Amino acid sequence: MARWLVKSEPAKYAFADLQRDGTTVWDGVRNNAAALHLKAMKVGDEVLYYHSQEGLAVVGIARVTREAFPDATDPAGRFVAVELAPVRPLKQPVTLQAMKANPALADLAMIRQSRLSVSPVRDGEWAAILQMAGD
DNA sequence: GCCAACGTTGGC
DNA sequence: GCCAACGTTGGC
Repeated sequence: MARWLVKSEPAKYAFADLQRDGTTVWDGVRNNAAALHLKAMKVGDEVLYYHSQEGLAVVGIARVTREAFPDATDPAGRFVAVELAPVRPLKQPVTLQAMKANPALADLAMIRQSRLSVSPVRDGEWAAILQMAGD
């Protein structure tokens, strides 16, 4: 099972919104590298949910409930979307600052390429982040 | 609000 | 097909 990290601006769609909605279509990704990651997602894959712009922290865990399908919001039909459902919030948010300070996360894709909105998380990185969250 | 990173567009 | 200009994202 693969693991991922997605970013969302909480003012637009926060983890609490996902909890309220039960599932959401993760569309609007218009970046090829991010789209490749979306296409690689499988049902059951786990996803860290990161708040960008405000909060600047991983706040919860979500799960892939539907694999890549055409993004209805893309008129050109080139990009894909997936469907996500909430799993649980982290006990404590893990801030970007804390992640940057952890040598175990030096290679984390979202740190190395900060603008990537969907990125892979390795097993060791996943474990490190959950440990920091007290989970 | 600024700026760095980086992807995309368009002229040549 | 190159590359400069431009737009967007996201941290600070």
